[in-house]
Amino acid sequence: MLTPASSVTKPDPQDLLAWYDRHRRDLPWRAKPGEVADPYRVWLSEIMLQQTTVAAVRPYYLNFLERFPTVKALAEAPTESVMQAWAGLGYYSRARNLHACAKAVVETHGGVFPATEAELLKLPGIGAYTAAAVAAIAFNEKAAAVDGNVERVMSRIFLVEEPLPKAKPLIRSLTEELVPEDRPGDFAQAVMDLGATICSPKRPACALCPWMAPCRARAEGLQETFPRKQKKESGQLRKGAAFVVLRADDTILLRTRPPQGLLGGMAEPPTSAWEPGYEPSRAVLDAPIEARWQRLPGTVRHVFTHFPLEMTVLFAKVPKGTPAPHDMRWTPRLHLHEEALPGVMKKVLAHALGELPGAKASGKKPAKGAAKPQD
DNA sequence: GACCCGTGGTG
DNA sequence: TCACCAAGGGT
Repeated sequence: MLTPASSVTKPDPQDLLAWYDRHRRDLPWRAKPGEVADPYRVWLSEIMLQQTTVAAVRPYYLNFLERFPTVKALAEAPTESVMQAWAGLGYYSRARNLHACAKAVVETHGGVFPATEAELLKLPGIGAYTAAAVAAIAFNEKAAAVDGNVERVMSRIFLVEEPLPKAKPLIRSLTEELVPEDRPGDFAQAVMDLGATICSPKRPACALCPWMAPCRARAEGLQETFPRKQKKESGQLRKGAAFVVLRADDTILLRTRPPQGLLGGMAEPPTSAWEPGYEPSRAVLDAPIEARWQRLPGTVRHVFTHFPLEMTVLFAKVPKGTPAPHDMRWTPRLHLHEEALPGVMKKVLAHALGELPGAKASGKKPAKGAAKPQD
């Protein structure tokens, strides 16, 4: 069953475009409203902008355009002059591919850029993102240009729990469904502007976002934790679900962890496995007992020595007389403080039940790791 | 799919 | 300080 925080509307591309029309950045390679985009300039800027900031690209782009005004001029230029003009921008294979691409456009396309995503993709230095971006921006093809900005925006809007890069196909399909028929190029640039100025990696300015209402990460207060990313480090974030069951006689379902290993011999409410790829949306499948499970807003976070943990908490009430599953037991709520509950499990129980009666052994601040529910 | 590629900005 | 990140692509 969905919590109220999960019930949000679908993002409307037109809301984003309306925002873009008012707040779009004025960039030298960007056609002004009403102007026709020059494929050469769009392509040149997209190559330069690969993994490179707008501020770094701007002077290089202007200099390039002056020295090589057309794709033909670029194709005919000596390699050394191209490399020289690129010097300082980094990723120098881009410059070689840029030159090779210009020659290919001149020699096999008559000096005219191919107008489709599929054809662009065949050219050197043009990958999935750049092909879609040029097709959309320069040729108004309904192509989904998915770059780091788009991945961040979409993963937040749709609360994509799957980590990158595995989530790329999902994010791509989510993006494709949003690309509007009328302004695919503006849509691509709008999402990127949004990602660059509002939906930033850290401290996103959600209050100013045209998609704040439909954003599921924002609704959960977790916008800064998306996109999830696959990290091979031992410190990789693990996720899981904890199940807090309150029986009608005011007892809580607990179990004791195995004597060896992490938190060995300690008490806990039943939990799922903890793993980087855990999907909280499927947590109910791991529930220890049949009940009407309620997914509580927010999460409980805890840092172990070798990995951080983020727990989703599910809560259920069951009738008096409900038996405890194998290897579990019912503990009176008022006796929880007598259990060997590790800190993370105290956080979980506090998240579901409020502050534990008598559970103030260490002078820790209450539920510090618990994300606050939204207003 | 992992790894490499460059430089500048950021909290 | 330093890890992370920026309109990715090629191998």
